[in-house]
Amino acid sequence: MRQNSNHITRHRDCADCDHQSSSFFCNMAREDLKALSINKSASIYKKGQVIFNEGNRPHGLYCIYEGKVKLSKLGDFGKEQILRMAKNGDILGYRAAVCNEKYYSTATALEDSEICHISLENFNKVLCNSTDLNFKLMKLLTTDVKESEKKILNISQKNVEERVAEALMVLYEVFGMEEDGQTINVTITRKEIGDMAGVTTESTIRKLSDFSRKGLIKIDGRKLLIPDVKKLSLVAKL
Amino acid sequence: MRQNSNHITRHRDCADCDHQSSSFFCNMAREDLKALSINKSASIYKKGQVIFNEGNRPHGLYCIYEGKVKLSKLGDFGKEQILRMAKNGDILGYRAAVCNEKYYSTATALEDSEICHISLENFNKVLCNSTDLNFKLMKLLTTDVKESEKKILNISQKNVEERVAEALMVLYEVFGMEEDGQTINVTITRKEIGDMAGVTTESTIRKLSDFSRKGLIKIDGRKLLIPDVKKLSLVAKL
DNA sequence: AAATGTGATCTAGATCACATTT
DNA sequence: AAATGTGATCTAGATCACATTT
Repeated sequence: MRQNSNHITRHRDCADCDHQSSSFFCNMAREDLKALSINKSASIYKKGQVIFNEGNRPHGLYCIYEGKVKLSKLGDFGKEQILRMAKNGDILGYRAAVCNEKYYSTATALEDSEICHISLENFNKVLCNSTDLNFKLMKLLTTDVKESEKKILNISQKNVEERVAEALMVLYEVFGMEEDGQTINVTITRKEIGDMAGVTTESTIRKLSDFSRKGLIKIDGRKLLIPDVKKLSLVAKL
Repeated sequence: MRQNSNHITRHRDCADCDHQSSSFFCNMAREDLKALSINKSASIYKKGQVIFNEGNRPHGLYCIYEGKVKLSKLGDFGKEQILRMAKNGDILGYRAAVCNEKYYSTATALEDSEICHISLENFNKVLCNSTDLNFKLMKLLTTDVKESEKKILNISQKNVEERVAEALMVLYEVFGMEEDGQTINVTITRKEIGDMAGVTTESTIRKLSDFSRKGLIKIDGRKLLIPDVKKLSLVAKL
């Protein structure tokens, strides 16, 4: 909404990035990282703010410095489907960047996030000269197809219970746990969990209460705890 | 099943391929096509025969010389989901080839098909030296993600009527029409149409009869005619 | 004000069980 | 024998309509 109000923080150099080890760009040649960082800017996006919108022309590639982002798509009338969750070091908008197509999904900050912006020109320049980056990207796309196809099977063949359990597992796998080792490290609404699983908010709420009653999860407002990950993964039929 | 009984027909050179213009490999440098063709073999797969199986290690990359293939995946218990349809000039198994992972889906011939086999070594050799092939592959993967994500939205948000109509539209778009301009150029069972749409065979049959009653399609055994493609696409909400 | 929660009701489409056709 | 077709029945989960909590 208020994209212009982003607070531009500072220049961040990929070559000196704290998240380098776990980032998409990890293990890349220092000169390539330097080249990517020319004209790079980092902006703060407030919780709920849109980073880019489905259907827009790409202005570049994004890399999450610190934060959490959901990638979603709107269906025929207004119903949201969450396609992917992204965290520190993940890149966003690469498909549009690679093929110079419009963004195919919408990226929204799930919490206040600092996100770097790499210009299309820089990215493509490095891409042309780096077999490594090429391969990394190919690998990432391959994983994306695999994940999407898995999701097709899940939504078409699993029931609501399994899908809600799986959504929780995905949150755990992407964002991990807090220090206590059992609180999923993200704050998310019931509607969003439903939007991940392709389930209505009401059914999601009922299923979560149900899981809580069965001791599969604990509910602490918008924080969800998984005392026994293995048990929940069995419910998800993973 | 009887993969060993394939009749190996002849050596086919990509550089002289009749389908070159419409193939994945179209417009590639002649020397790269020559390089791809070294040790290439073309085999006939009978209708129903499996070209490769989910979970197997890739032995190479396939390119359909002449024929029709479905790519599918089995769900938790035995229910098949068709992920993609492929025709002349389409390549198969490239994800496994690129990342050296196991095949993630199963490829089955929908009709007797002649399919070329390119060795992994040759493909990777050309891939390393051809920016063009690299880019083509990246583009293909991007399209795959886009299509898969569209399918997620469709299966999770559209009803059976819309999904069955869409499956017919996909068949039309991939395989085109016969000479009469209205018979979809493929022979396919009701179950397979259902497996494309994530719908039971019974519901698929009922929906097709329904479409036929409404004049949206004509049924001629296992051949389906679409008198007015536009009308059907409206039903599919495309 | 938006998110959560819960009861009541409805229905699309799955499931079951055969008969018929290819 | 496998694919198609059709009636009868069932039910998971959507939809609706509020009340309650954050």
